[in-house]
Amino acid sequence: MNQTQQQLIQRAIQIIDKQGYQNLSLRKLTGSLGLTTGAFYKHFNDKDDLFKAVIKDLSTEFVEAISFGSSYPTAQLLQIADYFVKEMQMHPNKMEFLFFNEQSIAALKQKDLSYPFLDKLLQLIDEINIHSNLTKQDFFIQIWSFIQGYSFLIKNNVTAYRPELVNTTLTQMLKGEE
Amino acid sequence: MNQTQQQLIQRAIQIIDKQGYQNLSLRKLTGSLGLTTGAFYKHFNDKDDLFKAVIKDLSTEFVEAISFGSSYPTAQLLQIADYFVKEMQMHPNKMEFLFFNEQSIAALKQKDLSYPFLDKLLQLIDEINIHSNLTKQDFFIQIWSFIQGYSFLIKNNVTAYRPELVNTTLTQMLKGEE
DNA sequence: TGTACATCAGTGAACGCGCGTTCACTGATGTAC
DNA sequence: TGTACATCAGTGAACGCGCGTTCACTGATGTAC
Repeated sequence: MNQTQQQLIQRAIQIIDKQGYQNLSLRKLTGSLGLTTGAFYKHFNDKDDLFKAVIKDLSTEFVEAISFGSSYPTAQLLQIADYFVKEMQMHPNKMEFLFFNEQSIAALKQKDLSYPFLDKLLQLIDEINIHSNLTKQDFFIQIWSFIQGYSFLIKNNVTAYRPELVNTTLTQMLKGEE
Repeated sequence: MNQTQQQLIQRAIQIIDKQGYQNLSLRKLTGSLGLTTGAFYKHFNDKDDLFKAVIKDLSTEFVEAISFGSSYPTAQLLQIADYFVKEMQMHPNKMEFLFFNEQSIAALKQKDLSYPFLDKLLQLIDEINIHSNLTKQDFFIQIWSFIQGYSFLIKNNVTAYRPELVNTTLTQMLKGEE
């Protein structure tokens, strides 16, 4: 992993964040580093190869940036949700690329990549005493569905971020009891 | 609204459903009807114009296809959610275009279009006696977030559709009480 | 110290492709007299 | 009934564009003797 390769990845992340991954062309990417497109292929097999490297970097960065102010799993769960929504607000393009684009979802399913974030979420849920009569798996899906859906609405400006709503919802889910 | 125009819209819907809206080109569309691209511009100003017409048709079709077996608002809410998730499973490309693509979201926000489906959902929520201490608006966001997020996971095969989970979750939300 | 050679990141021009859009033209149909 | 004209959906070729990818070549650097 040499310097140019790292620069390409980091610059790709910048462009994705500012302009969206759909607007990342190899000419734009290499040009902004003073290179030609030919040079790109000395470092990556193809564009898809770059995308995989970007996803890997981003997903690691993402989970490492979450700061936990508490060690209680339920409190950590709320912090994760809060962080996710805030990132979606501040970096919609980056987050869309990482969590909503087809390529990254495909990579996730084929286990080409794992998302430390989802691993962390799963692990937290495993530590939590659930009062609902759902299985851990169902509970994970329930939580993850809401966080994804809510942050999607935030990203699209359908509603403004109201931390209390997330808090209330997750608390309801934790309490459970149909 | 002449016949060719209608055919273009209907064929566009077919192609979107089978191949995704990203793969709809004017050549493919007109060619499949035995027309040339020039003819397209006799009926629409541009591609965006067609997309708006498609969204309008689709969103109307969508809400009209929901069959309500009950007149109780809470039961209807469950039926809507069930229908939404099932459609997402059966017609992921169509649903992605209608609810998740940037163009349709932008149109929604600018009030160029309204979605009868969301209107219906809002209206239902208005009729429901909420036991949670959320406002109707918050409750709507809560429900809609979960439905969207859950169906997104279904679409991406992260999990299989389990109606009980949707049922349980919505019931929890209806009950509320933090 | 000098020479011959290997390595390899980067060049720059070209490739073929599909895209949305334009436009002068065609030819069928309808209308006026 | 026949003629002149208007209308307009559709043709088909071309436009310019940006894209991912390829490839023969360059030129700096390092290595062997």
